[in-house]
Amino acid sequence: MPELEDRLASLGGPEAGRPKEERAATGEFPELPGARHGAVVLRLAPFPNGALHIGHGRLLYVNDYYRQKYGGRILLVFDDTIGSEEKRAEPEFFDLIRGDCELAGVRPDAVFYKSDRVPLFYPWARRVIERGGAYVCTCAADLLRERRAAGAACPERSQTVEETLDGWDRMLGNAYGPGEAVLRLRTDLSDPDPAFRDRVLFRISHLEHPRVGRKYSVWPMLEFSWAVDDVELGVTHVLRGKELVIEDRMQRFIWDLLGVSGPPFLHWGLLRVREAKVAKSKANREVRSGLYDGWADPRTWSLRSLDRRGISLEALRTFILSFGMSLADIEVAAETLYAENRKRIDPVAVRRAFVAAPVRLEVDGYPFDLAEVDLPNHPDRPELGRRTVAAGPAFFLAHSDLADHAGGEVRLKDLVNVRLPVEVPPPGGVLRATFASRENRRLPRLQWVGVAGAVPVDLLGVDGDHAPGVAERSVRELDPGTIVQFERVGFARVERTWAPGSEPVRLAFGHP
RNA sequence: GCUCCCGUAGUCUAGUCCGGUCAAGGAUUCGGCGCCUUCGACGCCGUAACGCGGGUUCGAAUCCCGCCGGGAGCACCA
Repeated sequence: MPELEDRLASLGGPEAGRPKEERAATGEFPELPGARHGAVVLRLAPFPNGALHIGHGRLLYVNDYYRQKYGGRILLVFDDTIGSEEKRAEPEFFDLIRGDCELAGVRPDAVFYKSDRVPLFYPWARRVIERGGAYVCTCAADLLRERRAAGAACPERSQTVEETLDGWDRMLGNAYGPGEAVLRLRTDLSDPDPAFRDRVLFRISHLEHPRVGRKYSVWPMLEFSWAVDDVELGVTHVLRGKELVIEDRMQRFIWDLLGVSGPPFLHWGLLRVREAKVAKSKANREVRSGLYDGWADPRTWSLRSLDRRGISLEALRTFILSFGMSLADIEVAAETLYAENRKRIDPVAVRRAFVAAPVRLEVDGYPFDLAEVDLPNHPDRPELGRRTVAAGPAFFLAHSDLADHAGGEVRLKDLVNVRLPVEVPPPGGVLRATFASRENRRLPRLQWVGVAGAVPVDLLGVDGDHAPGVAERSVRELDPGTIVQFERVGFARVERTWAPGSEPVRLAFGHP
């Protein structure tokens, strides 16, 4: 492999251009060590087994922040090695993830697939072996694990370079089945960190890969593939979550062994959104089973589900960048994201009336001249226009509103005051109330929808529930994708999949 | 258990490297008041924090030591 030898030589020694011990400052966003404007190359490396969610948002936006800051490039590198029986790459996610990046406004400058690059890793492995840095181990997985924990060597650890090369060739020559042999890095069995002792570099798998089928049976582990690709692809800085710190050590160990230099690493801490129970495997299962409404189901907390709910991904960007590069593990309430989104959509979302779980309210003595009323589309923005809505004498009101105020006097918002009876029927029932007065008094204000103009609405909730309700007629004229505010309920977005004019009008709830 | 990381108000964050201008700033939440005919917006007001204990120093959120607490890794996953 003389070519590789030359390439390695040209890449410089371990100290060449390697910055001092880098560490994410607790400050906002530290300078990237050694970065030159226009010469920064970053990478996103998702595994294609699900849609991108809020956690990936940090990956996208932090990398994009630095791309903009330094005029750099972002590579999207699908980390689609063979995975495992439980964690497999799946074909539909390649395009889906690219779409998610677009949606998030983080367009990669180039796209690569690890599965195209497998043959590239083999000569590097051979070089590591020749330097005495690895050995072929045929221990069973659990035995290997036990010995690692105990700091005990397996008999094969002492094999010579020639023996290892021979074993490696037999691995490549399909002499072993899955689980029968691995190539292990020779680190130090007394390393204080048990996780770092002789980690596996390559293993054998006969699983079918969605892109390359069964073309390869010897697959690299993540750390080795990145030790190669961060160099081969010219990545200048690796920004990733701190759960991957041990991979830094692995990569550096391999680079030092081969006498090449690689990029510095920067990390951020764990980010949890309290309401988002991010269980990708569960989401995967429920999407597949049909329980979830695809990858835009609100319960997945995927980027596309946020978009569906009318949560601007620019609001998500601001939200995520507000955490800086802190290494602290944080848990934040979704409300903080909602507050950020509200700033953006409140000024532009038109107001509409919606009533969930409606009860029909007939008002005795209702004034004849108030069959319809004219209302502004936005209380503070007259330029957004007005609309006319049908009013009484028959209305729909939310069952919960009526129950809260049974027996009292209330004001139908923007309309008149009525006196409610003590007994409230369940949703779908009918109730008689009496007209009280017209003047605007300080009474509890209830939202209403005039029966004459009511259209049925299906409102998708954050828990995936479908709340049936009614809304004023003008919601039927909304374009798919429009974000509205249902007064006293919250913001919602007209589903893009809704066929205009059809009933019920379908929307997805965003947040209060 | 071992390794690494992190501890500033309910939550997130600025400040910590290079000690004084920090009787600790911002955002969000919560409470109150005002206002627009929304539980939404806006305005005003308010509650609320340097994990604990030692040390160094004229002076410590900031430096040192020891505890305590939280998280992650310890896969032939990524």
